[in-house]
Amino acid sequence: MGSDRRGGEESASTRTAILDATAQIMREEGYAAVSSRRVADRAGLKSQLVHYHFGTMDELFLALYQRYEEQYFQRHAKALASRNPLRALWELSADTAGAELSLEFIALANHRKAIRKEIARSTERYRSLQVAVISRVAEDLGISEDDMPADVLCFLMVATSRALITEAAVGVSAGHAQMRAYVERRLQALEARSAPET
Amino acid sequence: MGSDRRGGEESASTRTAILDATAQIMREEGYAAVSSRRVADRAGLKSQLVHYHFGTMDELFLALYQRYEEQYFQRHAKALASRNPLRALWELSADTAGAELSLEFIALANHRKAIRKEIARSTERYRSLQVAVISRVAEDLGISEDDMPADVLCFLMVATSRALITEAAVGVSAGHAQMRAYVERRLQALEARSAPET
DNA sequence: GTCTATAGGCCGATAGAC
DNA sequence: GTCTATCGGCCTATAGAC
Repeated sequence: MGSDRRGGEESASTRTAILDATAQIMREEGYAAVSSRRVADRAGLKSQLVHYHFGTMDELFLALYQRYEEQYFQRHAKALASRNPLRALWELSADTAGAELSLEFIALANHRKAIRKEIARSTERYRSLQVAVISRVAEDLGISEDDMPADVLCFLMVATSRALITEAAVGVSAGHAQMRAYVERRLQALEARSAPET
Repeated sequence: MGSDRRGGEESASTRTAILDATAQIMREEGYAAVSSRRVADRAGLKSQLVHYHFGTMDELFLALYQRYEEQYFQRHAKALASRNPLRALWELSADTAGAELSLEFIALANHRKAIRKEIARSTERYRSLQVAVISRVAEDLGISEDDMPADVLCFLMVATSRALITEAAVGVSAGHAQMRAYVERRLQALEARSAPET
């Protein structure tokens, strides 16, 4: 890819190494631990290269977010297109490994204006895709829009998975097993209703 | 109060000023923006006083958390003891102003070992108090333990309010009004069942 | 595209005078 | 209990050689 903001040549692999190192540090120690020096150290480079390739740290974070989001968008689209989008969505958002980075971005967005806009925009985009699909399958599954609107169900699922991951990260586990079991029971009940003869 | 870890005399008011300044910065700019110099500036003191009174920054955070928790414990106990604990718990945890600091502490706990233990401990303590009360009122309200266990309902409420606040902080509002309306509807339905003749 | 050098700043924490 | 002075460290970012 020759789409680098500056130069072309052999920069793609360096850029990738820098982004990889940034993601790694964010996951392991949080966004606050990301500095041009630490990133460069982990990538085996000089810290100035980080600035050469990405400019400010905010731009680095944004570039990482965009790369992350491209990958996530594929997984998300696949989940929504699957035979059982409700379960796929749950499993996608309840996947601890993938969600840690996402949570760091949210924390980052909380205090970096430049990041906030981007995160808010894409979060709302995902939400509306999710609600559209849930809305469609809810009809088939006999979930009444009056009792449980699609956007409410969507929000509940996202909120629940996020809370499970956040709490697990700080070492809280009370009620987690019960919560996961409950979701599982509900998903199975819907599946039984959806395909009783398979 | 002469319960300061170091010295007594006139230190209580200085300690309070330092804790107030710390809380203010955390709320406005996040825990990462807290430094002994910034805290001291805002309190009109020298940064060295922060270390004199609290030692390390981790100890400062812990002291603030303990003070915060003492206040919160009172409000929480009052909510659980009220005539309608479910609604009171919802209103307490959905109160944006109060919860911002709490979210900062969770973010902080995510990457500071010393804080993590304390947060985890008190989070689980609150959770178990909540579940006990919900368990009790659920019976009266006709919520079946099989359909919706108390710890699941508790988790759902906490997760939902936390997600609403987190998302609002980064500027996401999609589905929020519907979510709040849904909770309101459910609470009212339960209240109607609980006190039909009042 | 990568290097060295460096400016300029904020940080935690301690020592010692008063 | 509060002050001044200060050490040593890590940070972002830029300038200029190669």
